Amino acid sequence: MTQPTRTAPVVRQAVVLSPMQVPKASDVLASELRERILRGEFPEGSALPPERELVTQTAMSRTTVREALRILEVQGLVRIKTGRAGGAFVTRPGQESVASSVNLLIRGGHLRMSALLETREGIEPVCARLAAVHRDDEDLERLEQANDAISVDTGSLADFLQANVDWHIAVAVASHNELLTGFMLALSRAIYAATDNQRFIDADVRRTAVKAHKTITQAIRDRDPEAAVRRMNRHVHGYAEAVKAVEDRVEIEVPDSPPAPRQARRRAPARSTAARTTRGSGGA
Amino acid sequence: MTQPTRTAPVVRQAVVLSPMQVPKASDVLASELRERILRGEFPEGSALPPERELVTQTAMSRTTVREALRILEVQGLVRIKTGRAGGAFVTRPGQESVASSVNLLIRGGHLRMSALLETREGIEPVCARLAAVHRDDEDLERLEQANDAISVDTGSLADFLQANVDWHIAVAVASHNELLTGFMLALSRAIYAATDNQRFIDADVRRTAVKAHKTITQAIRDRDPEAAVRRMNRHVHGYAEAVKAVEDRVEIEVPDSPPAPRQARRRAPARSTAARTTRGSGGA
DNA sequence: GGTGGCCATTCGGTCTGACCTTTGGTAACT
DNA sequence: AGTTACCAAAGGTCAGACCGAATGGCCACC
Repeated sequence: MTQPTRTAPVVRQAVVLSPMQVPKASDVLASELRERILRGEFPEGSALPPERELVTQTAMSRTTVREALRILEVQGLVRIKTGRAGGAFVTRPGQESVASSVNLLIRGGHLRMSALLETREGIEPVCARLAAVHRDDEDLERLEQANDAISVDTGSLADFLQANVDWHIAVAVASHNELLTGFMLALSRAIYAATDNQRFIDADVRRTAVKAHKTITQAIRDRDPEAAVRRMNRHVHGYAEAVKAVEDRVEIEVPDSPPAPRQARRRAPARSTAARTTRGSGGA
Repeated sequence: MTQPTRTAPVVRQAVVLSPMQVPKASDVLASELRERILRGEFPEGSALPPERELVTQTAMSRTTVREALRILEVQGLVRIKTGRAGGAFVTRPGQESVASSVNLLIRGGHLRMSALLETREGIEPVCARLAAVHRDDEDLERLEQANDAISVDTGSLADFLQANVDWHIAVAVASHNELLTGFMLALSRAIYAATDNQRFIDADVRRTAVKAHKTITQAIRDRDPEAAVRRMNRHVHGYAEAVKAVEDRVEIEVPDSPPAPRQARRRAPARSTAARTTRGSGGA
């Protein structure tokens, strides 16, 4: 029995309530639209109702509606065009959106270079295997074209690295697996960005890379998955080892400079991968 | 010489200008803030200036500022809290953001189940290898706990699948590689969601899975990468084969229905993974 | 001496209504 | 027939107001 005293200590029934969250209006609308889009209710390329129309339909303010559309845009579900006949056009989220989020994870997480390389060592052989299985003639052409570009001895370091990335991405594309492609896209770019100032890329390294690429391409052409895996494994592993060796040396040379200049240099090559993150059309 | 006729045809100097894009104000601000955050200018957990302050600093309208903050929120770079001491707090984009974008790619891209399985077949062995190398005692405990949960014969199908996913995710976590973990997170959930109504999961299948998990866990415990890879490979491959066999049968049973119901099946289980995509806290 | 109630303050969230810019179409003009 | 000018539709931006939620301080009441 509870104590029969006056002002009995209130026996609080432990009403277990989880924190509870009140979703924002724009989130609600965004979720609703997202579900409908994913459900295929709007065919790809079709336009959502104009903002002002959504306002009347949803009884929300234009601010809210716009915010919702903005969310969907960032998630890569719609592309917004201005002008007459503009509006929010449904679009399939592609590799780019995966790539950009992986990119954020890499850059924001302060991931060690070794983690990147380790991941690539794991994934790229898989890409090579699938490429050997699924490749078509177009893929082959891309591979050869990229490797031709690498072979040019006269190119600058940036050119070499770019062509190198292109080849690796071509392998991923040849796998005909969008998930892996998106992943490799971000990974390659990140490794590229982190490597561009390493001096260890000399003519010798280039030749080795070109040769490795050739044999891997050949395996892919021959539809020989096992060979592709094996060779890619060796190639990527060798690269990782080389980088690791240099990293150790560099770690000692460069004390610790303030972060700012490191960033400034990074956007040098061509398109800054970061600014274009929410917009469409990347580079593959 | 140009023709000296009256009303001489104006020789338009071909001023070659590339298309040029006018970025939106909010995008500019978002990019600026994003770069600063990624550069580590704001330590994690610290708060950005309040909206109204940003308004005065940037000479933009509050609408614009809010849109920019919203973009960063969707990208997982800040978390916005309401109330007095509220504001935009810097946060590291984690696996969740990768998982959610992969999730969108999967659901929006109408990926075939086979592509998912193929990807998993490729990646999960890699996770197993890394797990065998990097695991710590905590990881082991998670693995065993998850597999214990699976072993309970009395559990419902949903329970089994959930515990199954938990185990697989535990392997990814044990790899101590955030990239792979995020990737597998999305992948596992997607496969889970696509599998939940398959009838081929009987007691026999369960026992097989539990046994496989046990041997793999053992390899990880023993820090034996090769064994881990081999066993995981077999396990995942077997699973894929089983699913494929069932899929083929199902494919025949269900003639070819319009895309809508096929999607509807996918969202059956419990929490709709999509609605929670922008908010925090998933399920791992 | 806490406990609870009650502001005031400082945030983000939403709404309103206006105006600007871009873009496509179309009619007038040469 | 080709240009040009203009209009309409749609997104982009802005200013200002008000609402609601969290916090911190203060004070009365057990």
